[in-house]
Amino acid sequence: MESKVTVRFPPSPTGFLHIGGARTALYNWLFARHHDGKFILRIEDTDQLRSSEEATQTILDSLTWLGLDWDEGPYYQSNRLNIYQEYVDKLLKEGKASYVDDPEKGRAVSFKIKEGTIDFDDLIHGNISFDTSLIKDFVIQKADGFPSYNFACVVDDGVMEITHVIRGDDHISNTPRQIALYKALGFDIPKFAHIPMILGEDGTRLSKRHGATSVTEYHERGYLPETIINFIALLGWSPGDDQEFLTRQEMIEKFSLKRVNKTSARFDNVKLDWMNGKYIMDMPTKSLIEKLYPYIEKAGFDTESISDEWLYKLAELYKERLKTLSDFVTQTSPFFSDKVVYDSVTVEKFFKKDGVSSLLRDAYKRLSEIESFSVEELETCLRAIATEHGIGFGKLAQPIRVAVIGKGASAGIFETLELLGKEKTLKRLGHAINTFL
RNA sequence: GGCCCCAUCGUCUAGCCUGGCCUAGGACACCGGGUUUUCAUCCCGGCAACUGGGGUUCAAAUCCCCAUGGGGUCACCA
Repeated sequence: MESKVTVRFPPSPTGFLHIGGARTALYNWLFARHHDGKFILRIEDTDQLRSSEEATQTILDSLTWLGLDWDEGPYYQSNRLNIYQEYVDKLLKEGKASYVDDPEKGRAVSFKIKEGTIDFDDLIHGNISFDTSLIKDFVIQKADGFPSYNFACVVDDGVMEITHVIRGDDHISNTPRQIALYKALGFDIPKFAHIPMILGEDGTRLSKRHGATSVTEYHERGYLPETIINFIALLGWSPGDDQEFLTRQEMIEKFSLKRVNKTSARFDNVKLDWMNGKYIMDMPTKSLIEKLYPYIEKAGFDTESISDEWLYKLAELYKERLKTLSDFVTQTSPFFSDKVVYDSVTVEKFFKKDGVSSLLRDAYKRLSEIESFSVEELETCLRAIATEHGIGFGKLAQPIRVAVIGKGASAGIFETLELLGKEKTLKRLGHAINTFL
C-alpha cells in the first residue's frame, strides 16, 4: 500500500513569514489537500540566538490569516533534543560521525561524507547529481548541544515519515548532504520537489529593499488573503489553461507538481494590485465594510458615529476604485473629516475661470432650496443649472466636486453630495466660494 | 572561483515531456478608441517574446551539444 502523502512546512522563527515562504507553505498545503494527505507544521528553532517566540507567533498568525491550516504541530525542534541526541549517539557509535573540537566554540559532532556520487530524481528538475568529493564533512550537533539544520531536518522528516519534501530550490545543494544522512540513519528517502524562488521586481533576491516582503506587511497594507493566495499560487504554477482567478477548492483540485515551473518568478506588485482590486470588487459589500472598519479606525476616524448603512453606501461607491483596503480611507477621507485638503493645482484648474463664481453661487442657492438631497433630486437640480447656464454638465460637476472633496476625482457627484448631506455640502461649497472665488 | 539549477513578450505565463495544429495563445503594464459628470470600472483595438551558435530531422520554441546570461550554494544560519 502506498503510504499516505505527508508533507511539512518548517519555518525558522527568526522573522516574519516571507512571501516566498508563504508560497512554499501554500504548495505544500495544496499538495497535501489534493492528495488527501497530511500537512505538518514544524518550527525549526535550533538557532538559540536568532529564534524568538514573537517570530513564531507572527508566522503562525500569517499562516492562519492565509487560511493554511495544518493537521499536526506545530512541533518545536527545541523540544525534541532527546530525539536528535539518540540519533547522534547512534552515528557516533557506528563510526559515521565523530567529535570535532574548536578552541572557541567547543566540542561538536561532525558527520563523515563518503566518497562517491549522490543523485536524486527531483520531481520538478529531474535527475540531479553531485560528486561527494566536493562536499565536506559537516556538523550535525553544535557545541551548544542543539542539532544543526541538516541533521534536525532529516531526523524529523524521517521520524515524521515525510513522503514529499517541497521547498525552495536554494535547498538543492543541501539535498546530497541530507540524502547521505537519510542513508546513514536508515530512513526512507522522501521525494524531493525543489520549487523556484521568488525574486524582487528587479530580478534579484527578494529583500527588504523591494518594499513589502512579509505576509504581515501585505495584510496591513490591505491586501486580501484570497488575493495573496491566488497570486502567489500562480507565481510558478499554472492550472494549464488561461484561468487566472481560482478559488481555494479549484486550486486544490488542479494543483500538481508537474505543472510547477523550473524558472524563478519576479514579484509584480502592479499585477498584485490589479488582482486585489478585482477581489475587492467581487466581494459582497457587507463583507467589505467589516474589513474596512479597522482601516478607518487606524486612520483616526470615529467609527462610533457612522452607521453600517451609511458606510455600506460609501463602500458601494468606492469598491471599484480600490486596489487595497487602505486605499479606501485615503480616497474617502472627506467623508469622515471636515478637514478637506484642497489640491492647489486642481483648484486653479477648475475655479480660476470666467463664470465659475456666478455658477457656483447659483448652485449654492439652488441646492439650499431643495428638500431631500437624494440622488434623484440632486440630479434634476444640477442638470437644470448646467442647462440654464448653457454649459456641459462636466463644467458644473467638476467645480462642485473640488469644492466638497478637494480633489478632481471622486465617485459620482450626485451620490457624493447625497452621502455628504445637505449641511456639509453647503458649508463646503460656501467655504470654497469665499476662499477661492 | 568550484559545484548546482535555470533560460518564451517589460512582468506572470500557455505551448516543450509525446517535434508539424505556433504567421507562438492568455493576463498585467503600456499606447490608442468607445461609454461617462471626474476618477475608477466596463468594452473594443494595438504594441510586444522563442538568448546566441552548432547539430539531429523532411520539419525544432519543442530533442542534443556548446557559448552567453541570470539565479542558488559553498557556516557549529536555516
